[in-house]
Amino acid sequence: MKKKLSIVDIAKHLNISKSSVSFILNGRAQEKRISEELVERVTKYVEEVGYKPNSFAKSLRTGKSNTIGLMVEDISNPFFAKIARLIEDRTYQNGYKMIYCSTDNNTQKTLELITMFRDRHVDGYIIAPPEGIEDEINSLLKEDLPVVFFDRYLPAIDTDHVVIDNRLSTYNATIHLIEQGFKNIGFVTFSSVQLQLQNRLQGYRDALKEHNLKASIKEIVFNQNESVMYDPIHSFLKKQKNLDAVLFSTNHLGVLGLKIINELGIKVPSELAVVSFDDYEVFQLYSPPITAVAQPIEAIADNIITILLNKLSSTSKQKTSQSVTLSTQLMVRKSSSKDL
Amino acid sequence: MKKKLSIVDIAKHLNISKSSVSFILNGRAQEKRISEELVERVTKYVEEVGYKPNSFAKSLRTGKSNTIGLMVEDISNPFFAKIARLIEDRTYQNGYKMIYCSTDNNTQKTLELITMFRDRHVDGYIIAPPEGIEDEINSLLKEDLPVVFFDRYLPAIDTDHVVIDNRLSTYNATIHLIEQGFKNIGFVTFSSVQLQLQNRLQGYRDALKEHNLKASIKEIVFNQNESVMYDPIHSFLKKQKNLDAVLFSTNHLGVLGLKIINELGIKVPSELAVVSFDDYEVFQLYSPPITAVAQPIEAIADNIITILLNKLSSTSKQKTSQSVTLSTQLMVRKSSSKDL
DNA sequence: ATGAAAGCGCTAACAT
DNA sequence: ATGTTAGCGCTTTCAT
Repeated sequence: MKKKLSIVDIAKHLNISKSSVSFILNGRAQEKRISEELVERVTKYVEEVGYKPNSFAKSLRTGKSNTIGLMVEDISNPFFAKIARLIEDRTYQNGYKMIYCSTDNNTQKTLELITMFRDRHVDGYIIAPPEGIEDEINSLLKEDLPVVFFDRYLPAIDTDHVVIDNRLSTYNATIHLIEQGFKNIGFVTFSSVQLQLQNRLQGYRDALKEHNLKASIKEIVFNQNESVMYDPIHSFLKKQKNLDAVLFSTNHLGVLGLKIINELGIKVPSELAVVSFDDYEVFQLYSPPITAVAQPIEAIADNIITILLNKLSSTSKQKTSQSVTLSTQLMVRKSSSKDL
Repeated sequence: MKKKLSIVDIAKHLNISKSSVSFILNGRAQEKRISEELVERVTKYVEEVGYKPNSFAKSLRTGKSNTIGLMVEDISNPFFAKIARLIEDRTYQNGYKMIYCSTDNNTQKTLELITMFRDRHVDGYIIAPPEGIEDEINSLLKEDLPVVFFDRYLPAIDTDHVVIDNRLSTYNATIHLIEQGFKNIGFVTFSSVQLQLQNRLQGYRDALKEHNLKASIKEIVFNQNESVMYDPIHSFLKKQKNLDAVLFSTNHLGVLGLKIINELGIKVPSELAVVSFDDYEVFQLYSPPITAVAQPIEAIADNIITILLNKLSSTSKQKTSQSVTLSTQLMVRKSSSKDL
């Protein structure tokens, strides 16, 4: 097994100093006016022996890790999994590596994870933030570490974020149901102060108010254990509730809701029209196919990574933070049609 | 902004040497017979000022990164996303961080990613291997870097792996269809030499042979772009094919197949019985619910991480490699029932 | 244009 | 039982 070579080995072999090698390797040859010929010799030899700089030594010296930290709510949730995949591709393309984790929307866990990321000297953060991490984020920002929020943001913090227009999304979805002739539209959401959920709730409320309809809201307390959330949704959806339509505020709730609807034998849409947030294979394949609010996943990922890479590379610390709000598309399918 | 403290700062402040601090911090106080009292003082002060060792310096010195590299086929595939999630939890619990990537089953990409992981001095590898990476893996093993394969393995390489009994799984699924009275059972799979797919094909073949039935196999060339794979499946499933049942060899193909079945308006199971590999919400919620081979995801993740952590911690390099083969469960649902 | 040398923060062999 | 010290491999300032 051949010993791993260091920069000094290659310098020795070529009878030059290691700083020259370092400069050449870091593309500062021209700046340092190193001869073409030397550059050539070095790059060729480096290539030949397959020398790779030791990333720890480099990081120790520079303080940069070339790593981006991604914190999603749950990597096994298809929405976040897709985002992660897209970000991953762009990240690696740009020479960064990624470390990621699932926060479970748990503040304490998230704080610990941020600490861990910080210990690892992550260069940039992409976070779908839970509540209560404002102080920690501020302390990151104070150290000029770029942070990009997505899916939601923390109003108290002025940093870049990429979100969708949640209020408008549920507003449109609700209006759609109203236009289809539904009158008793229920809304199932998680009880949470998270902005994206609050806004989704607001959109629903606004639409009903405009049409003088009564809101019927069920807030579910999130629980890792799905079966715990089963009963409240179950009782909310039971026929005696007089609902003729229901809107689920997340894909997770939508899927859970469909399971329950299946079990209760509720006919969709004749007995209950259904609209869910987040488009997703289950919704397309369900019978009847489920109307859903489709988030522009590629655009979200693109914006996130563009903003972050930009911040990472910009030598001039531009202080203005960007907030991108993308619009969604309501995928109208049979589950919300009165005609059926 | 307070300057980040180093071990020497804390040693100075306490008027002791940094090696004592180092030993105490690394739990070698007892071994070094450092006084209880000093240990107490140091830990207390470290706690107080929130000192965190610099991970790069540590890694540079020790050569260990405390990182596990996970390479899945595609993190946005629900099977891999779930595995990743479970591994993530266990990994962080044990003080490791994780870096991960999607290989797309692309040999070239995987080789590059392994190189990248190696540059980052990843301590252990968890890989769902594509073909053609034998040399690279061998070179990892030669350096005593632990590698655990899952989902499949490379026959030429003797290393730990956690897989399921693929042959038996499809064998059982096929027998189930035969017992239900289906005679013309099709099999849709990817054209690949990957072991898990080959074994799934074999299980199907074995079952048919036992019952003197004719095999009807469609091998799809994998393509990132789903629409390209659409036509071949489409034409295979068209009614004139005389199939009365079909078995899909992966969840990806199963979902794709259902989309096409929907479009063609094929009645399940009266016109075509359906069984898919991998259990998955879509299959449970489809009308009728789809019979599927359920992989024991928790057990898979548990075995992987247990084996890896064990290798990572065992000072005595135990050379014997473990191969774990787990069994699956056929979730029988209406899509494969002749009675309906 | 190139080289010498300091030092990033840590561990561990060695000395006391 | 505790302290001294030599690197780990790299970047970068300063000298030439």
